[in-house]
Amino acid sequence: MGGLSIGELARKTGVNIETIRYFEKIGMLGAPDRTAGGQRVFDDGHLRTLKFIKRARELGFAPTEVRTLLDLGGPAEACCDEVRAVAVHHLEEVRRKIDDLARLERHLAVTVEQCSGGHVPDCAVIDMLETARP
Amino acid sequence: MGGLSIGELARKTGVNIETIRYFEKIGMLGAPDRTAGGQRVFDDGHLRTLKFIKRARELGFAPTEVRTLLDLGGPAEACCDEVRAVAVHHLEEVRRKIDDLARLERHLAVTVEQCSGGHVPDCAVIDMLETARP
DNA sequence: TGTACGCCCTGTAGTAGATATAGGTTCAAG
DNA sequence: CTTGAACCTATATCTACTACAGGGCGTACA
Repeated sequence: MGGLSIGELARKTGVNIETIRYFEKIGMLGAPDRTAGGQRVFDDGHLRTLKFIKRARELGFAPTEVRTLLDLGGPAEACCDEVRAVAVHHLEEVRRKIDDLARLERHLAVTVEQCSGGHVPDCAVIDMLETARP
Repeated sequence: MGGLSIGELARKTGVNIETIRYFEKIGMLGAPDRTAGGQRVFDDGHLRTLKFIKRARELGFAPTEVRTLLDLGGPAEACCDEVRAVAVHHLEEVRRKIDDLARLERHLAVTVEQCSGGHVPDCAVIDMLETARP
């Protein structure tokens, strides 16, 4: 019971079949059993792990971070400070990225505002792009 | 006067030598003159364009957007509505990205807060990662 | 039992956007 | 005229996948 073909696993997780085989190849997902004919048979553990990987990627965790989380026990084991540390580190990066984008947003908004006319020889956007950062 | 070797151009722009050759190969940067021996000789136009490319990439413009900006005249020509349109589109994407990241930031922050202890069997971070998005 | 058809298999190649390497040539200083 | 840094081309590598090609497996139906 509970045996899943690669296609069923793909449908249940929304992960591409090719990507599942890729995850297995790079060791992100454990090698499943095989039928006598050589076809993969996945179990619930694979399903959980694959959902975990997908969710973590959606939340912006880098592939290396996902791997770290999986190595720390992944969806099967208990929480620990290390898992939290990865999440905190990720959170810090997200905040840094937000700050960067906010600065860029203001810069772009002001620039576009200035260049709101038609065909002016002096273009604020081009100026912005030509001005090297100090 | 003003002839630059690829190494000088790299030093002046901070762009990798290999990357400069790559930009030339994909048509992002025009093919420069050559010495009798076949070595590249760049001029001020190349310098301007390369700085422009670098700056635009730093500001988060995608390679295709940079190419569009260059096709619209790049650093040599006058501004026009099209340049502004590219910038506005980019601005919208930046804003969307900021919103996404802000949501993620709150989610992560709350989760990490809940999982602030030691080795608890129920981990908020793991829970978050295991909970599929509706 | 046969056969038809969808699903699955491996292996290779491709993508973007660079970066790195190998093996050979050119330039400029001494 | 020699030395050595900088340069040349072409090919390979990287990440994180995706997309074939050419064949094998499994099951439903007659």
